[in-house]
Amino acid sequence: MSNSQKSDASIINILRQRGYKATPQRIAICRFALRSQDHPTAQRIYEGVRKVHPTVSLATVYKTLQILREHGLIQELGLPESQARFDSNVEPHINLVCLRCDNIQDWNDPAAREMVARITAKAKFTLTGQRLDIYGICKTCYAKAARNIARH
Amino acid sequence: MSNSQKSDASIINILRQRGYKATPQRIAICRFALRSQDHPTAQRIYEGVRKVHPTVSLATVYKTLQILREHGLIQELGLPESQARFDSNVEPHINLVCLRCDNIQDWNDPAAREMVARITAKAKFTLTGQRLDIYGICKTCYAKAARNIARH
DNA sequence: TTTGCTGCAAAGGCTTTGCACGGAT
DNA sequence: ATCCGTGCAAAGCCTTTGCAGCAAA
Repeated sequence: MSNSQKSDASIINILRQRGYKATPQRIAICRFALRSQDHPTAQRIYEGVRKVHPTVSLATVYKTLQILREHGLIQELGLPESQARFDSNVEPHINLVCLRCDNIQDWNDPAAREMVARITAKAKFTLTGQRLDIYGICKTCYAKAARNIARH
Repeated sequence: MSNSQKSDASIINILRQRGYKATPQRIAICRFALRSQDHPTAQRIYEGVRKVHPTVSLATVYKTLQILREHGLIQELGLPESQARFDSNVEPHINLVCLRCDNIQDWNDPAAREMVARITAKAKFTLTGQRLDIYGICKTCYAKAARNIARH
């Protein structure tokens, strides 16, 4: 089951199986973090969860994200001059990071997984995770910029 | 010319061509950052440069690293729960990041460049850079751990 | 009932900024 | 001579930590 499809029941199981109490705050934070497709920041997760739990604190958000990260359920993506973003897709995939609009689009390509497997085997490297980012300008932003240039 | 082979003269040219003054501090910082193969932190660059320029400040190191980054001469690698590290190799390559010893080994593989080119073309994404990290335990650390287990 | 979690506030750590002096051009 | 850069200190920002009250098991 991919993270984005996890039900509340399975979220509760994930927490309890690992010895954590399934509090309403944690469930809400996990729900938001695991189901997000848009690689939110901790701040955005906090704002989203606060709509359901108005008294939740940013500290609890960070603590819960750390649990998810330590158990390999999310990945933290640190980017220069911006807050860390959290990716609920921990399978090998490419992040297309637009430097203009800050969107991060997942791109699945079997070659990515094959390349990672081949290189780790050759380097005798014990794989625990990977992060494959491509930086640049996305199709939409590029088209917008082209229109602006044409207009002037 | 790869960054690691840049002479002092070419470092001075790089700075002047971009409108920056070639001060001794900047030259020393660029030299250290561009020639390092081991992905140092800002702190380690500071310590290295201080051996030559004892009065250099960490602020100047950060300011110079920002110049190099803005001009695409180095890449900043943000990693969870650790300081940012700076990579003087901005060509498409794989970073083998050992979570045990914190070493980062560059791995060149033509498939990496091909994959990046193919995906950006298909996604109509205007490429400016990439970052391909593989996380895990390096050969050396794995062997060490295996020896320790065998001994007990 | 016990244990661990929450929320607040404060601390922490890395990085950036403001400013006056000094050096590069 | 001008202007930019340096170094210091202070501020900023994101993230983590300590702790007392409280909720989950």
